[in-house]
Amino acid sequence: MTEPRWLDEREMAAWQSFLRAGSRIGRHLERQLKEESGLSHQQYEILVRLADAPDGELRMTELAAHLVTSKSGLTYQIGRLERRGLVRRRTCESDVRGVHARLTADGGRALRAAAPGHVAAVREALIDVLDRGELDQLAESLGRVARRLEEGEAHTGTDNTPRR
Amino acid sequence: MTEPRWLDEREMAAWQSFLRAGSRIGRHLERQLKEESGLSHQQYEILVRLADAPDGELRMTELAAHLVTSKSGLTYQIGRLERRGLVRRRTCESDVRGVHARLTADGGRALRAAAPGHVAAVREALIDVLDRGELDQLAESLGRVARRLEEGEAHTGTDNTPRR
DNA sequence: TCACAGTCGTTCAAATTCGAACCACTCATC
DNA sequence: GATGAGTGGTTCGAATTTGAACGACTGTGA
Repeated sequence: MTEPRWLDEREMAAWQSFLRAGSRIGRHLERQLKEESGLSHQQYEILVRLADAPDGELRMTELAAHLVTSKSGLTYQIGRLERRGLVRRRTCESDVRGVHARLTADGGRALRAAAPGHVAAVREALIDVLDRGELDQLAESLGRVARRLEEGEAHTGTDNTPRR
Repeated sequence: MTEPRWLDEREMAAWQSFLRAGSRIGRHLERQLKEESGLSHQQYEILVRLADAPDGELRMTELAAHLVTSKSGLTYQIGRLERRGLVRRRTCESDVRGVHARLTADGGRALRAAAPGHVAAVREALIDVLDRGELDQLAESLGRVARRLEEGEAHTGTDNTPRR
């Protein structure tokens, strides 16, 4: 194997900033949500996806594709949310294997209650720290990064791989 | 409470890209490291910090400040690495409470063995997807974001708060 | 219509993570 | 030098995460 192309100083700076920002923001949001709404960020995202879904419900697999969990992780979290009455499970009529998850009225309320604080935290941590141009640039750059990886995930053996 | 300032479309795009890129890259690296080197990203970072340390060793607290774990998480991972002989612990002579962590020869070898593949993965996932200008912009923007949050963490009750 | 490869979601055990409680110690003050 | 607030790291239990294995089912092609 030939000598690898190490990161030069500027590349390293970008990488480190990305890493640090990612983890700090993650912590920031996690704490805020847990404290003010008793939800994990993971759970909040699930509720959002369900609320945004066209029919108000989603198949487990679709849900997992949007989120960052493994299939089993999703099962766990949905179970948790169901126990709290925020989400309900329903077997899919066209495919008995399938399961629809749907927001309950309580779930909707919980989401509406949590949203303002969460958005404020996102603003505080990221959005309001950057100007318009920086935001657009970020969306453009990281959007490309995310898209590439999502495509590439199709053929790996990971548990919850979308495999579209 | 007044109506919160929701995110407009462009802000949302930036936020979503950031989230997705972060988690996808995390998974990407985690998998690559685990497969090719048997290390978690967390562990890899620990080894890097120790290797870069001026005296080849660091206090647990210093280490925790750089990384993203809680104090207890660090104790756990260092224990793990120690069991594998990659790291050694030594009580600090100036302060009996303190503990120095230091890379062993094996640890150095493990790091050198893991580094090329890891760097390649970072390039593939992030660095080589962006051009020079984008990289600099990213470093600038997210650097600011990270710095702000790190400052703000000083007075929160989190476990491993750096508290400098 | 009969395999049969692939899909869906769950279950399982193992690994990791976190915060709170804790113990031993240090340091500034009295 | 005693005292008390604060630090540094570990330990503990609970929550979460993951991949592998599983059981049930689907859809396709012979």
